Amino acid sequence: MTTIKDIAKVAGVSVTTVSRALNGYPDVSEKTRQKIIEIAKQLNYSPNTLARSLVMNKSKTIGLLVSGMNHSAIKDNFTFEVLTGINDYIAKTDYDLILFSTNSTKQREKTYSQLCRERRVDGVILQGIKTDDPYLTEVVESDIPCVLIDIPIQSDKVGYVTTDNVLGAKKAVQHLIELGHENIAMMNGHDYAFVSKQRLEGFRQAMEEANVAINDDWIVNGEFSEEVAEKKALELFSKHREITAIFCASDLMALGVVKALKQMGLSVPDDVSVVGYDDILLASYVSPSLTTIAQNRFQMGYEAASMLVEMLEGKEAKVVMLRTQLIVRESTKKNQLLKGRM
Amino acid sequence: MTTIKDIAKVAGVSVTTVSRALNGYPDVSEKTRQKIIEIAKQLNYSPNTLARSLVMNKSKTIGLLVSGMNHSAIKDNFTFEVLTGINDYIAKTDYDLILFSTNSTKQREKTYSQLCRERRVDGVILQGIKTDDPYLTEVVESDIPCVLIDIPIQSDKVGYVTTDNVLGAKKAVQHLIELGHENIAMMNGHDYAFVSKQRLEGFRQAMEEANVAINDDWIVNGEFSEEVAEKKALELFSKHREITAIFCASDLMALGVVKALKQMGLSVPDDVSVVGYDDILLASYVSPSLTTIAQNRFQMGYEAASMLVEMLEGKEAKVVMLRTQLIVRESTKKNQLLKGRM
DNA sequence: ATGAAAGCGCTAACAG
DNA sequence: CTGTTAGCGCTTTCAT
Repeated sequence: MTTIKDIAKVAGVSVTTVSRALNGYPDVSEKTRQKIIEIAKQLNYSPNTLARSLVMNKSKTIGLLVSGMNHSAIKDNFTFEVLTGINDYIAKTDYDLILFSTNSTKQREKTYSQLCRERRVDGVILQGIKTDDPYLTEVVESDIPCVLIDIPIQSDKVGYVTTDNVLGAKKAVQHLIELGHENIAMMNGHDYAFVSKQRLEGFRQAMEEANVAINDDWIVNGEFSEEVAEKKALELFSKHREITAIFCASDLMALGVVKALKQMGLSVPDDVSVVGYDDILLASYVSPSLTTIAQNRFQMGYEAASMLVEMLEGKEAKVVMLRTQLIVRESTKKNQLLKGRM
Repeated sequence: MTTIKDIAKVAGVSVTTVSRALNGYPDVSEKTRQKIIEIAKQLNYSPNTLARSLVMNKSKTIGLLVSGMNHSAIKDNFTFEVLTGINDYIAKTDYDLILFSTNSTKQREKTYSQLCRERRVDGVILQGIKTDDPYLTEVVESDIPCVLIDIPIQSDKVGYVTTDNVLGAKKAVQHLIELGHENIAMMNGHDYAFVSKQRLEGFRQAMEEANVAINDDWIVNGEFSEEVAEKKALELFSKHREITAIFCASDLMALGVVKALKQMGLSVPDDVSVVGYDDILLASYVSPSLTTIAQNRFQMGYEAASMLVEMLEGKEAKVVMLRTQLIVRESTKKNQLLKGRM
């Protein structure tokens, strides 16, 4: 493998000059530069980034720490879409992405900063980790520039990008209220997700502002899983037939809820209206198609990558909050019980 | 940042001893080892893999070169599922994945081996590149261990994993023939994909073996795109109403074909039977659900990663061919025109 | 405009 | 069992 030493030898100059010529420094005569470039090409030279990184103390790599790249995450390709956005931005820069292959067992062996320092990544993008993950405290304590996705934690070196989950959830619930629903349930994710807390907050705000009573028994956790949500919905609706609408913190769970309802012989949306969250691909294909809150996952990744690269160039960590959009489809309908009244 | 030098100083030994102790060499007394490990922990030491890679001349990283990580690839998350499989295997090893962020413009600037040598990757997994991609010839010429996905090219350092596309397509078409169809069309991908060639071959074999006439005008290319397939199907079926069945080289294209047929007022499967290929998530959710050939994309990634790591440990490059499975759903049905006869 | 020399953090003969 | 020495390929003072 060719090194600058080889080039130097052939060109009859020192390695210093080769290095400077190849890196475009001005203090080398145009003639020598051309000669060196020519020789480099002939010798099929590629710089060794490892050596360069070692001496420059920066690697031009960005670490990607995602939890949610597993077999079960395929239906809801949140992770992939974010990744696509990240990749799209990074492709325009001279950084490369290194995907930390950490499964949960491995994660416990190595700390966050160990992971990052070993590979000497310049910055990190974190996605999909839970609120109780020990990595989270490390992120803030460490001085490695980091951008979080959907995790509202900020510090000097840590920024984040998210959507307005409170407002998003609020829009969803307001939609149900406007349709005349008053007995509204919520299928939330789990207690270890920031988005769950925020979407619950949005649910509460919408209900309170409209003076609709909140029944805490009607708020259950579906673990962001289609199957769990189905089971929980079965329980919920068999106990409380009076519920006419339900807001789900993810489309996947909404799918589970619809399944449960169908099993019970209830019609969506005639008997129960269902709103999801995410606007996953399936949402528009299933029957009935899902009313939902859309968020642009591609953009989330893109913005995260963009912010991180800016931070690496000296800019401040910041917060980016993206818009959501209510998409009305077939799974919601006017409250049938109120038909006479309205 | 702590280095082995710091540890050596504190422990009162040489860096060599530290290196050996930390790397588990046997030729260091248990007492010194324990002391060194203890100090390393206290000093919060992480090894610098860059330095290690430089001297050892291997980086413990695997390059991932995928074309198809873009916004449009979200419906058909082939890429993501393969990636998940790769990640799943790699997570069990001490390798990390580096995602080469190359868009098509950037790709033309740097050659394949430049890309790999710069980052000094130990091996590469390649996915989704076309048959006419200049990278392909480079892969074979280069001596970097490489595993291809769905590209049947083999050499000393190059293996591949794929599914039996000929047989897969054959099964699909035989299914249609068994249902009594004789006027069978094919919506293929494009000429620059190996799988297209193979699936076409399977189509031909099934037809010939059953003595069903092949009409070359009924074989069209949909570019693996839902939209293009829809357009092409519109043309095809308006010219040739006699076609009663069509085999599509991807589910996405099958979706487009179904759309076209619906637009023309034709029913699937009553008027036309449609078979897809891939068994993407949507296949079972759309209406009518899609009869298709399933392939295990997760496993493809997993096997590819596994093969590459084995090669890096000295084993031979090989070929892995995975099974496919015919999944019969609602989009295919007995040929109605033959009802009287059969 | 160019070169000599030092050093990034680590491993690997070799010698003792 | 341990230390000395050299060197991986590159950048960067500091001279000249």
